[in-house]
Amino acid sequence: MKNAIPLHVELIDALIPIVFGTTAALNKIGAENDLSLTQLRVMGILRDRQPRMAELADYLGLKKSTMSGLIDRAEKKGLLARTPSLEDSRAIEVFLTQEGQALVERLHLQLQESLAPMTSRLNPSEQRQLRDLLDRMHGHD
Amino acid sequence: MKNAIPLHVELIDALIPIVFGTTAALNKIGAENDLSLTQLRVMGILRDRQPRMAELADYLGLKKSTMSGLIDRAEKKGLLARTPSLEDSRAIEVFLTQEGQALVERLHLQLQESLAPMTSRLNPSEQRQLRDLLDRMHGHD
DNA sequence: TATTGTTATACTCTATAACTATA
DNA sequence: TATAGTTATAGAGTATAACAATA
Repeated sequence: MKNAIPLHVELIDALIPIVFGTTAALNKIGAENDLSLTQLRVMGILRDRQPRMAELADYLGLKKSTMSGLIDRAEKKGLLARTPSLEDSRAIEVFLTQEGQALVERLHLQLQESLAPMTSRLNPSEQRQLRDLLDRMHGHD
Repeated sequence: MKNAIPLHVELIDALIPIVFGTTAALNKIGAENDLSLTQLRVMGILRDRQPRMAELADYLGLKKSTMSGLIDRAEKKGLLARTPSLEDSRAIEVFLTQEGQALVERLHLQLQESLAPMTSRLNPSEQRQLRDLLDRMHGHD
């Protein structure tokens, strides 16, 4: 008797543990730095951008009111700041402070170290293959 | 000049969007069924197991008190139930009700449909490759 | 009128601490 | 004494609804 599980389901079953494992690593790094997973993502987005509140909310799939709270708390910690938009007086732009920039670089290194036990199970050739397959699946055509 | 980004960092950069994309899909499915991501995971675990509260908490990386709340709310919805362990009078086992079993099957199908736009970007041969690489990276030796 | 952002409110998730019952 | 689970409490994340200011 042949395998009864469809291939795309096998793929999902292989993907899910990686997703939860990576999320756990991110949560751990967040916890070590007193940041939630969402705030970690905000820091990552602000690394090379200065978006408006509404843009941030859209990108993260959150409501504007939720963003206000998230940014309030990160601002109180001195990691980022608000500045009014020059183009639209209603809009507010968010950007990293120096302290925030320094932190986000450290977070990036921590993530690499944290995932190393996983990524290093593959040799360079396999890592290239996996990177390419993930890129293709993500669909940037 | 050669590429300055190390291979394992490129791999991580390819992995992160997949992780967040998959998590977003899971959150959406949860929201459509009035379940949080954590409760979705609980349902998945209970699909073929009847663990104790402490086992669930350990597996999910949560405190026992957090589990009590999660299980309380899911129990109120009729999705799962508690039963005392026969081996240890202190312990409580958790299992899906019929309604919970029916729901978890529907959730599984929803996940496949929800991720299909992503997985179907790869042909069967690539899907097999990706599944194998993910399995190897997850490290089940 | 529509959009940008904030505030008020309510619920869920999570951890810590204190507790009861059993091993 | 140690472990299993619950309860009380508090802080963070999230959504909805109502609001002020600007486009």
